[in-house]
Amino acid sequence: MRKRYPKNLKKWQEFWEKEKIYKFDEKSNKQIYSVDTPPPTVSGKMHIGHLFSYTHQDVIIRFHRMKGENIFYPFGTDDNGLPTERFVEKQKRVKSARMKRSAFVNLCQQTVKELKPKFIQNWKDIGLSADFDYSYSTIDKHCQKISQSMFIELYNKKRVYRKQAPIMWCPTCQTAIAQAELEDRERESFLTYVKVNVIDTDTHIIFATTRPELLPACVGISVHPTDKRYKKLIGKKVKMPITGAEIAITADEKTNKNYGSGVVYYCSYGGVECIDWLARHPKVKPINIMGKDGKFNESAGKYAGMTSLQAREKIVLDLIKLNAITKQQKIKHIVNTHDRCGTDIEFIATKQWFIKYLDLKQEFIELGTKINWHPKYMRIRFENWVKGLQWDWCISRQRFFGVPFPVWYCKKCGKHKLADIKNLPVDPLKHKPKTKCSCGSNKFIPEQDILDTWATSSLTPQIAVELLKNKKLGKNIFPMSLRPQAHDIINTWLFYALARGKLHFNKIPWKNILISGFALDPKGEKMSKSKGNIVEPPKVIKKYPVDALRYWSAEASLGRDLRYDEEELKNGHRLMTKLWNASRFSFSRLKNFNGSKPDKLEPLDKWLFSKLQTTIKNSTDYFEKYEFAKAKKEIEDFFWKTFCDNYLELVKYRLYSRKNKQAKQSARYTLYTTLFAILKLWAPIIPYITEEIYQSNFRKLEKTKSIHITKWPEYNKELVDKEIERKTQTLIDLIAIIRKEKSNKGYSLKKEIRNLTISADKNIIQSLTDFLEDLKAIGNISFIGFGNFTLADQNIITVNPNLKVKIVF
RNA sequence: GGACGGUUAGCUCAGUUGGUUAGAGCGCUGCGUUCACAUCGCAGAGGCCACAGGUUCGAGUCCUGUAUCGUCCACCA
Repeated sequence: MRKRYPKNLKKWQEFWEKEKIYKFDEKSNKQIYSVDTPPPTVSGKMHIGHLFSYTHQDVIIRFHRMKGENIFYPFGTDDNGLPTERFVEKQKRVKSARMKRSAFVNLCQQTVKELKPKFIQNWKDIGLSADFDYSYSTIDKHCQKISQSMFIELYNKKRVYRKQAPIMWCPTCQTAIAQAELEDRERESFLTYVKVNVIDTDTHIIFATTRPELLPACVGISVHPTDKRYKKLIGKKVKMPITGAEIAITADEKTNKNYGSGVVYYCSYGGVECIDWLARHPKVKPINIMGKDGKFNESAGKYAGMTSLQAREKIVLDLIKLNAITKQQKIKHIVNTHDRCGTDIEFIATKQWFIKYLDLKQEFIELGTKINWHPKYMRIRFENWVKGLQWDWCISRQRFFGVPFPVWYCKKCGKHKLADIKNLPVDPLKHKPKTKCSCGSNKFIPEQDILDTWATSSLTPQIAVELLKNKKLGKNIFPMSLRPQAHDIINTWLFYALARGKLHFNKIPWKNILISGFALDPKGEKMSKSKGNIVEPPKVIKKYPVDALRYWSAEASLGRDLRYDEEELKNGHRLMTKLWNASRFSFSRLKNFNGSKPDKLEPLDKWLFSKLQTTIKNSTDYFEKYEFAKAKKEIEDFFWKTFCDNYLELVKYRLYSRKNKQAKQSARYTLYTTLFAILKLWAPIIPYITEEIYQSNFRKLEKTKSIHITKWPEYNKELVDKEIERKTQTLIDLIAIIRKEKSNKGYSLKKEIRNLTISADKNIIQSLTDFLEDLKAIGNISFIGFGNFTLADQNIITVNPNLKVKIVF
């Protein structure tokens, strides 16, 4: 009777949870393998990319668990800061700016709470073998406490500072952002050429700009010192149209003679280059015309209240009226936008908190070399990023739902007042400092800003370790064994965490980094909401088993992107069916098997054991090197080709036989042992079906509760028998020839061969004598003879130079 | 402009340190099975290994350059 394997998603999940199969044992002495699991953001849905990269880590972790290591695999969620706020605003159709802060924060908390159980269930469904008893949320008290105390530590180390400075600002989100949050976008724009008169001369000068609206903030004009066109004008002043401001023409080597007109005008905070220019011209006082809301302020004169775009239009018109525009050239250029909302960033001067780390760039790079990167080349991406850093890390955000700064400011003297570590976590908006300011005052102004989410999530190694009840153990766990993540957050999560490791402990946070690629759509394009090509695993799981999805995920080489096409899931599905059926067949021939070893193994059984050892060795080595895709291929080849196509077919007659008890016993033992090993090898990749097969067949004899905590198959060198492998290969070659001959003649593979004559050299005949019974059975051969052929003989088939056969049907 | 990675069969991908006729799965074409296999097995067709040079007795594999795709970074106002 045909039978399909059962899909028992819930059943096994509940079993694993109830039996605590993935429990971390704080009391054990076993070697610990610890994982700094990426906390997914609770805003939004799980997508196929999550499944992809989380499967990678889970496969590796399941392997280590079966090797007998004590797995510390906590699970956290990231649920605060801008992404969460934006999600809540959208979901609940509110605007944080129009609400009372406390009401909005409550709404965020409530929304996250509602959403979380279902969200986490998605991760359980994909078979993640994390220990959910060790859970955290980046907004919970535990994380707040760590985040705040680490902030205080850096403050005391003089690694954080607060400063009025031009900072990248998102007018939409109305908050400061960090370099890592920038995203490039291409924009079509105009390069506007503006003519201005040079005072005390009858000449003029033309500068080119993409941002004419910043004219009211213009503080300088530069040309290259060697530019012949303008050399004589250096030191003179120009009179700006509209504002009438008098601006000096300066020489600046950074000016490119060949771009535009070779003249640049600098407007306070128009962009990075303006800030650089200001830094080189310290005597020049910037004019800040951009307000926090992205609109011009009073300093912009009659353009106050306008956005950049509105002002641009207006100013260009005004300049045209004054006949000050000589031409407008259409160009495409790249602008920096905020990665969360796509708004063009602005620079404004505000007070922000920074972590000082630019001086440590070289140290970060060195620290990076102490970690094992899988794949290796991903380290270079990290280095590139570090080398390109040009700002200290701005960690304050003018948002609402997040970890507060544990800071107040003295009303009287303005000094910073930090919370006492033992009182953490604190919310300065709700709590007051326990002691007076050093100036004697007890009146304080609370810090309103919240910490950048990365400032907290960069501490996940500490957050995870401090979940342990046994505090001593924590020291052994840090640095953690593994940081798994995708390549898109090397610049953020990975870099920041490594930076924190340096700043706080002068240590690497993890020994290994596993970088996954992306799941792309069938066309090879990145999945995104705007393209509408996002795939949600919960929906796919309704159609295909989770194991098929995991099987697909494990196909990807380290760090490589993989196209997702639902068609590809059929491969995994097929494998599962095959595994299920091979097991079903095996156990139909293993009734009353009691595990006893035969006195001696038949040659074919020795061969299978020998081949199995190679598979175990290779796949184990690959898993050790985090190369799960190669391990998978190794296992699959052995299972499908060696075990199913060859061994099972060859052993059937022995399993059915009633005559030779010894040979049958050898077959039964080999079948049981090998299939069990195969199942274990597959377990990290396809945990559901392997558990199903284990429980319904092996559990009777094996004591272990779950296949996922059985012992990983061990390579046994003594079972390797190259001689028998060589001999058996001859048999397999011969069988292939027989099958081919039958196929060519259009016969059934079961067609009887009346006489098979073999002509071969002595060694080969020797090899084959061990397998004559096997050969007869699989080829349905009545008689096998040996002899030499003469030239007169017909229908001679050459298997290889040393082996020829003649088949008579 | 810089860095990294890719470019191998119609499709998705393997190809270890350079070594004989380049592999798998899907798809396609035959044939055979339906008493493990809502299938499976066997056989077959299909590749100038992106392109051009070079090193070598020998290059998909190493070097140089070009093209192209992807990602990240930097950009000129």
